[in-house]
Amino acid sequence: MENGVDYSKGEGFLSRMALNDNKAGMEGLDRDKINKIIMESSKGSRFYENEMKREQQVNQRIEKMMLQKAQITEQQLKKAQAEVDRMATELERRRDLSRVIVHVDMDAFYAAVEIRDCPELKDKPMAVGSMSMLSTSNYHARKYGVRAAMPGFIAKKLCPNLVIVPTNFVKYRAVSAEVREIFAEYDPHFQPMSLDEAYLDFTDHLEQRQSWPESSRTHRFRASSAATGGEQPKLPQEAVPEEKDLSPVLFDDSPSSSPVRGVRGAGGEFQVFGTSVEEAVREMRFRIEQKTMLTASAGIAPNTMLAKVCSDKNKPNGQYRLLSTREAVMDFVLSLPVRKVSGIGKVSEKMLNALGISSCSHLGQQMALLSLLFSETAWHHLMQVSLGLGSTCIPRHEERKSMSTERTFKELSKVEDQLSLCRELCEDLAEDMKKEGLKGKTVTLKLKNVNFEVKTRALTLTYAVATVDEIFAVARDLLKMEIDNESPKPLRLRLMGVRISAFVSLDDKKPLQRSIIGFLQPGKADSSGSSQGINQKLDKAHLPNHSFQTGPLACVALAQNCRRQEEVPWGSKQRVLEGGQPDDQPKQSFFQRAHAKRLQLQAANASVQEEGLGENAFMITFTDTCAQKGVESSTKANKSNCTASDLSQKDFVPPVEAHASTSGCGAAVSESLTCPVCFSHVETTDLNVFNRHIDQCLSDASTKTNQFSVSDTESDLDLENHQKECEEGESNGVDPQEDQRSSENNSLQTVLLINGDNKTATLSPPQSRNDTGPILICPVCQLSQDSDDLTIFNHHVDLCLNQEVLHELGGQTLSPINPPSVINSKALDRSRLLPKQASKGKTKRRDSPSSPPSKKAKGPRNTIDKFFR
DNA sequence: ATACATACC
DNA sequence: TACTGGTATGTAT
Repeated sequence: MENGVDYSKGEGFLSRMALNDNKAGMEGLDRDKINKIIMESSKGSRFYENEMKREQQVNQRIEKMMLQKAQITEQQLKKAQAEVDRMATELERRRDLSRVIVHVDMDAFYAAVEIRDCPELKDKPMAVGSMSMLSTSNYHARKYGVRAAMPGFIAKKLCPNLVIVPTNFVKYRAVSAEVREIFAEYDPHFQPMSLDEAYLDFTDHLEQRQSWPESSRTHRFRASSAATGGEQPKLPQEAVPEEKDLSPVLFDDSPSSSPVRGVRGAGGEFQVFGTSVEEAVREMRFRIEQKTMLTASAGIAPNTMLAKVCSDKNKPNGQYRLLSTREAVMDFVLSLPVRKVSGIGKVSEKMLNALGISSCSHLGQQMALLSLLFSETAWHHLMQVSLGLGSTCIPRHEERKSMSTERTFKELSKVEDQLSLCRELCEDLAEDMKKEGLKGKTVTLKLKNVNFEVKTRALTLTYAVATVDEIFAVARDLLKMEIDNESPKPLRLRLMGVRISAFVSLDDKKPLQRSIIGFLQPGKADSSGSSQGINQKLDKAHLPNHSFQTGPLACVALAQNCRRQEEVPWGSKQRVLEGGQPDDQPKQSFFQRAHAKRLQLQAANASVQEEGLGENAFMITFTDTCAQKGVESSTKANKSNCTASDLSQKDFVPPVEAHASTSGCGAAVSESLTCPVCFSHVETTDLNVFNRHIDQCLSDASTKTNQFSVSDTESDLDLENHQKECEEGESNGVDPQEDQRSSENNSLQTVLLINGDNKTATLSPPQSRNDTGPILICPVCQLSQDSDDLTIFNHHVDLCLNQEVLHELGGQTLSPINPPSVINSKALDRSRLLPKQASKGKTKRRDSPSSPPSKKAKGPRNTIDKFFR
């Protein structure tokens, strides 16, 4: 700083790009020079521009925070201070110094493994990863500023002699397993945080250890090591300071801190360890090294937060013990830079720095202010950090909450490529899901465009999925929605990912029942979820000092109203939800509300006769006025055909006389309508009357949704368009099966049964002359579906229902020419699944100028037709 | 529930 | 030429 620009904090520089010398092994390097090289390698790139943008967003957050700070009055501060003091007292009262927590961290793990297996690398600067990204580097390389999470091509500029070795996770996992075997001997409940680090609770081990005979504390040197001595591959030792533990393998004169010397016996060499914590940890590290030829560092402290910091203190190949006294802890913490604390990252550090806080001592001094500027979670965490508090137990390994796979690639702009990639990802994900026997209800698509802007799109189903087809059915539609939203511009992607979450437990796949089980067996069902919730509540009430897991202090409270939409190019066509209707109730689709209401009715012994359809089933009959097969298109021009909002009175005959489904004729509307909620027959053909009835039925749960009116004119136009499109489809060489259906299934009446429990759908047998198998027609979008697989069909219906909700929310502001794409995906589906010719034909037809504009093109549609509304 | 940001390795 | 991939969690809407 004194000899040049401070690249990490200077104005105009991206603190997020600067060299992060937080980690070990970066002492005494020329930061300015390194940062200059990093900058020159990055400047002007899309990545850099995006980083710039994000940095500005952070700066804005900070500005707002400072503004907020300026408005804080003395009185507010006083009051806050009182609360902070109260809490500090309470936290102090609960301080627990009785546990001995150890954090173990393998030194430059991947790099060390590679060096072990290729001794030529020993004295060279090397890193593991690729030209695009490095996972880790050895200590030689770190001297040049080469470190984890740095792209290899920049590292090469910093250190032209750098050797980059590709990652080999199979190997790392195997080594990790060996190390974990040792961990388990000291704490069977240890918690691995990654392949190379873990938290252990040594308390119990130490208690037992006191009575162990020396023989139990004696460990043998690796035989081959001992025999060949210096010839063995060495670990990176270049930066080992004097006071470090020195590996007996590498240095005969073991550190004097070790009270018991190694013993050379006839059968080899032994090392005896004492009964103290330090000795126990040293022993563990010794055993790790003997077993794997890799070194580890460790931190010993009364809680996890401190142990983590301590393990970094004497890295590599060292350990540090923080005594379990309040004085030692407070001393340690006072000089601790906030950035060293797990959970406080670049952004949090920057925000704190803006408030003049860089060490934990400042943290304690500014708690009152922080309590006013930061969220409760955030300042509570900071408060604990400032007092040197942290988790004093090793939490049982929690069940995984999500599983994902993502891939970065060279720009991908073609829809077909994007879709096939999406499918690949789903295949990979499904495979992983299968391995763990998981099923989840939420599918999330992640996209990153060539400008590094990331967005995610998620959909939660009412049931759990796991197979490729199931996941892809969702991911594909989410992707198409984005493609369509961006249309006619292509999505220029550099990354795509698929994640699945909201897992349901294996033993019961019915989420509804699961909650019941949870209710009946609180102890069991509480194990992970609820108990945590209870803990959190306790935290707020009593603030036990072990309650807080380290977590990011994520956001300044005043940043709440920050709107970023305008700044996001992606968002140019984003649905704007502010225009949605005032609605206190949770958003539910019609089906969901109907179903919920029906459950209510049943619970109240409404005793609805179901004609043997099973409970919670209701029946919808609707008429396929026009075979929908010709309708599909990926262009936004007519994708609107498929949204629930577009269902018109003529397109969609509402729950009509459920039992009349046997009629094969496409009778328009029956004389009476069956309410999907109460199942009574409403003697009317007037949909307004019918709607009023349904509203009545739904009234309890009913949200004050807008009463959108149906435009008959538009419905007519819609029908015309449908018919035109059908003809188009026929004359344009669509796939044969489709042609057959479109020509033969006009007026096919289909009955869909939806079972309230598991959403299985069944159809009446095909009424048409040619038995082409049952045709599944979505009751929401009314398009017949390609697949005969009911599961897949159900996915589709779910998507449509969800889309309906989206529309309901965003309908007012949703661009009429830019509706969701969820349903209109069949052409694209086929383009992937069918031979090239077929897809070509499709594409051609789709792009054909003779293709009639859909109803969307006819004019803005600013109402939402929710089923019968 | 969804989207996005932050964080960790 | 080239700036990851997997998971969790906090915040806002």
